[in-house]
Amino acid sequence: MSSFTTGELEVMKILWEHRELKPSQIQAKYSRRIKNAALRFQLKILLEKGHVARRRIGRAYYYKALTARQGAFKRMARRMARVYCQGSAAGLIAELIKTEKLTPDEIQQLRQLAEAKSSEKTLKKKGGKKT
Amino acid sequence: MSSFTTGELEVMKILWEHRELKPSQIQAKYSRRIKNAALRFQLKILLEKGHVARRRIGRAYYYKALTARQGAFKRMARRMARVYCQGSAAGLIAELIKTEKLTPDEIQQLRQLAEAKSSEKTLKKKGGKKT
DNA sequence: CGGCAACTGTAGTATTTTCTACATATCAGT
DNA sequence: ACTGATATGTAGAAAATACTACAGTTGCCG
Repeated sequence: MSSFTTGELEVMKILWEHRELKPSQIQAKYSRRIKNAALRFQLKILLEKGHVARRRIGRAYYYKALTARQGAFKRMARRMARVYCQGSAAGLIAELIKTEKLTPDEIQQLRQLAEAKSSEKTLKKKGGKKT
Repeated sequence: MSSFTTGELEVMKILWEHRELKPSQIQAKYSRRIKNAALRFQLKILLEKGHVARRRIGRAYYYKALTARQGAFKRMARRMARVYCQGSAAGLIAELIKTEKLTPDEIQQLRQLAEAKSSEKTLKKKGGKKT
């Protein structure tokens, strides 16, 4: 319902990464060989569901994403958290840290990111309510 | 191919959380109302694909997961990283930290987890080769 | 203008997923 | 052995997904 199929997601990924493309350009960036008409059929479905919009330029339709990347990202994250981590986002992140291979540099950056987030939280707590 | 459909994933989730169940028990834990025969059909597909096994106890079949939770978790993580973060697991974790709501406590725990992981890395570097 | 190349439009099909309905089998207790 | 509750077996069908083939349209360039 609110989650993309494999094919839909592949198209959305490409449209998120490039502002506006016509079918043949999407086709060229597709992860595997796909016939032009098959791709256009997926675009048609995405259009009907309201996930993309198109406008004609010259003789071709150019497609762009309407559904935001971030919203889809959060839905997929929630889904993954629900299935694997009792719905906990923190649990999901923890399991990813435990199971994914990360270089020392990457771990360091994640630590800094968490620290930044926690001080941001502190600031909000102090300055959030009008004094 | 190697990724579960929505329905399959829901069943696997339940089987991962409980060792071995018969259809009516899975049905009771299912996230929404589902008819017994519909559920059994999903089990049949999972059985054919080799994701679950069953054995008869009394007059009922009891099902258990064959495909490991962790493998499925990693596949889904990779898929998500591929679509949203150029395939980078660290990028995925970073984006989750940035966009998900986390309590100060959770952030603190994640920091500790990252620290633990980085010292574990250090230990492996020092002690990995047989002395 | 004539013709090629690039795109679109549409119809039809195969496969997968999901669900429903109903018939059959088994066990427990009386 | 009869009955009710619990399970299984199977046939069929609706809907979504994914693909193929081909005809029609548009714009450009010689």
